[in-house]
Formats: sequence, structure tokens, C-alpha cells
Amino acid sequence: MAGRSGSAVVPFTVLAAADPAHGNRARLGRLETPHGVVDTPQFMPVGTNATVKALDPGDLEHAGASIVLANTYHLFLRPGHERIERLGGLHRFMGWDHPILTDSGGFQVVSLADARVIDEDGATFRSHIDGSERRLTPEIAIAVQEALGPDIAVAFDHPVYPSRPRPEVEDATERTHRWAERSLAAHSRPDQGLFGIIQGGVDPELRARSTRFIAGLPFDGICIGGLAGDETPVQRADALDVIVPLLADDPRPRYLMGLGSPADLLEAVIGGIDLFDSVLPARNARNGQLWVPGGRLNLRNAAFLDDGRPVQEDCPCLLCTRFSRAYLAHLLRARELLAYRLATCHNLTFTLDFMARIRAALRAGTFPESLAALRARAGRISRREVAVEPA
RNA sequence: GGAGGUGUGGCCGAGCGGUCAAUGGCAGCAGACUGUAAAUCUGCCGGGCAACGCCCUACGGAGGUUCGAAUCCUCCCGCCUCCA
Repeated sequence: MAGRSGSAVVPFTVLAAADPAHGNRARLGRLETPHGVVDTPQFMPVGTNATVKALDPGDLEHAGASIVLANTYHLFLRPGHERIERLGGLHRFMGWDHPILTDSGGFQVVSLADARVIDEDGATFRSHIDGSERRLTPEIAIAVQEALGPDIAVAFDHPVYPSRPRPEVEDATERTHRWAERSLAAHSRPDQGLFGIIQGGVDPELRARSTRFIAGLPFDGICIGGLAGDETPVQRADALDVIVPLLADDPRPRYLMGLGSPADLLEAVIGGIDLFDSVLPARNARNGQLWVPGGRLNLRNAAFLDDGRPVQEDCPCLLCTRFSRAYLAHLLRARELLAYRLATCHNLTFTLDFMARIRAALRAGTFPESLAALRARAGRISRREVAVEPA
């Protein structure tokens, strides 16, 4: 059950695991990287442009972040990976001396759907910045990431939304496999780990095929892509039921890309996932939605203008220790810049604290017993959670 | 005193005989957001109802022309500009 991955660069150790007999595959782990240890299950805040929007590195540390994600595609376009390399690499560039993982740019293959052409060799994008034509291939994506210098790079993949027709999902999945092999062949930086990505949509056969294929390659970790889009929580859980058992004896970390909400994170941890990332907590914060135990508060609602209480009692974040709901509601209305920082500090603190609670339960061996409390704290599982007003 | 202009829904501002309860924007009220082209996007936004349709009140005020007026005419009131 416990095991240690063979990676010399980013070794992963499973420290404890829930009893899989009860369909609970949650596990406690530790990922070691050149810039520090990442305790898992763990959430990685997204810092696309070498910054988690609205926060500085001190805010991130205070919120409890141990690793952040940055984006190959965006930094490739601006300011350019070669420039960042000349300036001493990504860690130094963004003032973050802790672990960094870069996404490969694969996600932009779908998120910039109107601006790209995909062929077997790679993908051609229309730059969202200046409209110029840019190209990413597995080899280029790896070269860019080696220049950027994150602790962990990710193979270039071709994501697909599960709702797409099966032939399309199958094509993208098979291409992802070929690109995975090319990414591995191109990667040579010895102080950098490389994760591969499983695709396959929600089709059990394709997911299983993709899992076996990617797991068969010497990656340092296994990413699961295409499961944070338009599928339902049930479809996602079903997909994990296919994927994770096939990785049961695999000691490498499992990273579900793109989750998410506390409820989704918890269910995916139960499904056997170690790592997550998502823009959701940060974006929701900027849009006025604050996460609290049991639900979420829309601070743009009129009711909060006269609410002198903190957003969340007992929360150690910059917002809650110093300011009221009324103040944040005012800042949001006035579109004051401080609103975005305070709200983001809170949601990331909440999310990272939630992961810490999960780890604590796993460490104490009380995870199954703690589930009800954790689920209550996370709120509803559905995408449409009900906002609650803690007394 | 003379000449000209202008007054529209909480605010700004279109409309200049019917298809106008009245384009837009702002403010306001809600909702969405999951490997970030997002400090973004969407809906509602005079009142009432047995409400996918009907009624009432509405475009400074009062009259009038017309089948029909926010739109044309007359007078009045307010504001603005120029000349004295």
C-alpha cells in the first residue's frame, strides 16, 4: 500500500491510506521537489502569468500555499521563456522560492478553440495578445518548460471535453499518447520532474486504455485531464473508479487537473487523487463569491453592506482578521483593488485549510469518521451549491 | 430687453407622428464561474394582475391638431448660450 515512486527528482511517498475496501481510496503523501516538500492531498493555486492574480508571494505563503502552477503557453507568449531563463528562471522571476509546476499549454488547445489548428505534429495558436500565429508541439512545450525551470513540467496533451463525440475523444486521446512519448523523449533537464496526462473523456474503455498507456511510461507523476469541464460529479467519480484502481500499485502522485470547489476536491480525494489545481477559488473571489464553511457568500449582495461581521469567524486570513463583510462589500462595489486581494486571500486560505483538514484526518487515521464533517464544511456536491448564511 | 437652444424612466442620454413602457450607458437587484483571452459574463430593472397577455401611470405643466403624439401647434414654467 505505502510506496515510494522511483523518481529521483521529485520522489513521492505514500504515508497513509484509507481503507480501499470501503471504496475510499484517499491517501496521505509527500512529494519532494528541488524547492521543497508538498504534502498531499494538496491544492495548487493557479498563477498563469507567473502571478496568482491579486496576490504577492507573501500573501500566498500566509494563505498556506506550498506549490503554485504557472502556464507554459502564456509565459511563452509573454514575456518569453528565454527572457525568464536569462533572468534566472521562473522561481527567481516571480519571487517564489517554493515548488512550481507548469501546465504544458495543452489546455489552451481547447480553451482557445477558435484560435487554433491541431495536427499530428502540434497545435498552431492565434496569440490572444496580438493575434500573431504561434505554434506549440510536444518538443517546443518541453523546451519552453526547461527554460522556465519549474520543479515539475507537464507533457503536452490534447484535452477533450467528455461531451464530445466518441471518435473525437478517441482521436484526442490517442494523440495525447503519442505526444506523451515525444514529450518524454524531448525532456532532458535533470533537476525537473515530468508528469504525463491521461485523457479519455468519460468513456470507461478509453479512460482505461489511456491510463494503462500513460502509466506505462516513465513519468514522475500521472495527471488526469479533461475531468474538470462539463461532466457531472457522478461522471467524474465513475471515471476515477476506472482510472485509480488501475494505478493502485503505482507509487506515483495522481493529479486531477482543474478542480475546484471544496466539494469536488473532497470527492476526488476519496477517489484517490493527490494533487489539484483550479482557478475557481481565485476567480470566484474576484467576482465576489467568498467560500465559507457549508457554502458560499456573494458579497455583492445588498445584505452584506450593513454586515459588520467578518466573512468567516475564526479564519486567519488577511480579510477575516481585520475587515468586515460590509467593508469588502463596499470595496467590491467600488471596484477597489484591495477587494480582489482580500477576497483571493480568503478563498485560497479556505481551500488550502480545507486540504489541510483532509490531510489531518488521514494522518490521524480518522478520515472515514471525519467525512461527514468535511462534507458539511465543503457544502453541496452539485455545481449549483446553495449559499448559506452561517449564524 | 432681444435672439436661439433645451427639459425623456434613480442618473446620463437616444428617439423626433404609429412597430414606444420608450435604444444605449451608469447605478441598482440577482445568477454563473473548475489544467485563467475573465477585477469577467448572463438575466432582471415604472406599477398591477386570475402575468407568455391585459390594465394603469408615464417623456416639464396645461390645452390643442390627428384615427393615433415623447415626437406637430399654442400658452405657461424651469434651465442654458449669445447679443444688449
